[in-house]
Amino acid sequence: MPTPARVRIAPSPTGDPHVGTAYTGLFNWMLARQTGGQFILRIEDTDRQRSTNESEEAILRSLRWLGLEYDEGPDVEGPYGPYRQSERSELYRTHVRTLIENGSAYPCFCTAERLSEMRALQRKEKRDPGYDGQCRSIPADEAQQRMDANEPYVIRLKVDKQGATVFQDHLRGEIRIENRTIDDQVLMKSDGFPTYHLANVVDDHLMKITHVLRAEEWITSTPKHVLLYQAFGWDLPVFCHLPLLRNSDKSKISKRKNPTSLDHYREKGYLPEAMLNFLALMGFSPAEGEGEEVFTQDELRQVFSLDRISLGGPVFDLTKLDWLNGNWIRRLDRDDLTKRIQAAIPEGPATETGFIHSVLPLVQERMKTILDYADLTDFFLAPSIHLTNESFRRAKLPSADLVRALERAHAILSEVPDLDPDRDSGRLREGAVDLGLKVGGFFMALRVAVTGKSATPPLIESMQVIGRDQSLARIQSAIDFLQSESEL
RNA sequence: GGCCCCAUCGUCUAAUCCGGUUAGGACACGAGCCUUUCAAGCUCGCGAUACGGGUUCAAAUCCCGUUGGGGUCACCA
Repeated sequence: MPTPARVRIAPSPTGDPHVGTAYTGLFNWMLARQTGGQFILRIEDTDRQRSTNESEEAILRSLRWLGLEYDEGPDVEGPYGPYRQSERSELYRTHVRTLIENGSAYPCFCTAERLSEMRALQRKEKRDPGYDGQCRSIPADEAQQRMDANEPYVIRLKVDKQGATVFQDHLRGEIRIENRTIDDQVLMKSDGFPTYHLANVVDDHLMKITHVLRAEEWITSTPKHVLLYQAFGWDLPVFCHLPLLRNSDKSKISKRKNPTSLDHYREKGYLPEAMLNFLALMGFSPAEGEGEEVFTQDELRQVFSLDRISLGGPVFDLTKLDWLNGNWIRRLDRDDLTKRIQAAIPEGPATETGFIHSVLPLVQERMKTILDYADLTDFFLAPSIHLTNESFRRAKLPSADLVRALERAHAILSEVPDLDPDRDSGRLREGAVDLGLKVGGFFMALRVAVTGKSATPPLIESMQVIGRDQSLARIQSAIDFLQSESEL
């Protein structure tokens, strides 16, 4: 049995709930559940300008929708709270004090103007960008005076530019970065809130996080985190950087080139099961498997392995999601699918439980998304069918034959008390042969007359739902339509 | 541009760590079967080791280089 992993995701609530959050969340969740550890949600809302409550709520809602249950979080009691960084300011303050006292950090009074001038100069002279360390040399007592005088300042990490910082990435092995390329990172902003780097390290330590599974974009800042762990004298967690989801042009997935909001997928009728399944297949492969790649959340939990993650950045291509979604819809039982349709589609005659139950056998295997239900079923309840000459074209029959076919179908179906697929398809077929018409064309004419479409679920079963009388009325309307058209 | 990461079918990937497979699967695509249409299902097909060196009896696999792609260089995360 593996040792239990305590893992976390740390989204910042600054926009729509992102597929990247779900992706990283899923991998963390799988590791926690598989090892019998804990999965924690921590809200990184230290950016006071951009963080919003709505965004945080949307993240919680999305995780719940996906079924990524967390053991500790802003709305789930836990022993290491609070789980919102904006509520942990005092912790960061005391920890940053420790760093100043042990010489690992220092106050910096440089203004934004000086910093931007410095960067402009560095760019011009083609030097490595980074803080030039001017405020390092301010004596402690002078610094204290200026802080006491309410002069704005930040706290920076004092990076020894000699040597290199080395760490192990679980998937990539040793990663080594020269210290001269590591900036004197701001740890605490002038508003008194910590930056990601400080808050992240302090919280991961305090919350006893064992594995840091996060996106690849964090690799280059990991040395700063390592330096912080060392400055505090803390043990390192396992670092494991996941590949980044990509647009089709291979760039980091973005809103401009892909729908990235989880809300979007929910609203478009995707199932959380399919989304999770799809995300899991991005970079992870369950086994040396054969056959279809459909996995339940529970199966994923069981087969997951940190060692079976591939490193190439996967293109977030929805084609497979569509297939998975259709597949997952087909697996749902009647009542489950009914509930999901009712949750996704505005209430109306088409979403009444009885009606859904009557049409599901006809449309379930044709749905790729929950929203498809509406298009697939609209003709059943339509008060009238809009017909055009064009719609009858696929019957490949001249107008006179169309009328003959429909009149014969009308006569046949008028004789039966109610519809029976086996019996009536035989009778209609005989009718077609009797008229000397191709069976396919005959049925297509009838299909278009009754549904207005050339692609529908099985015809007679559909007419059963519509009702014999209503079906006959539609056939009659079609005959009238064709006759009036031919007179023109 | 500096630094860091990555590189197998159109896409997601297996085989890579511990060299030996006709380089496998899934999705998409094409064909056929089923069939009154569309789906679903079944069968078959198309299709890849970026390039160049090296090591070796043998390289997708190990090493080096090249090329390509990506990330990162904020008082954002």
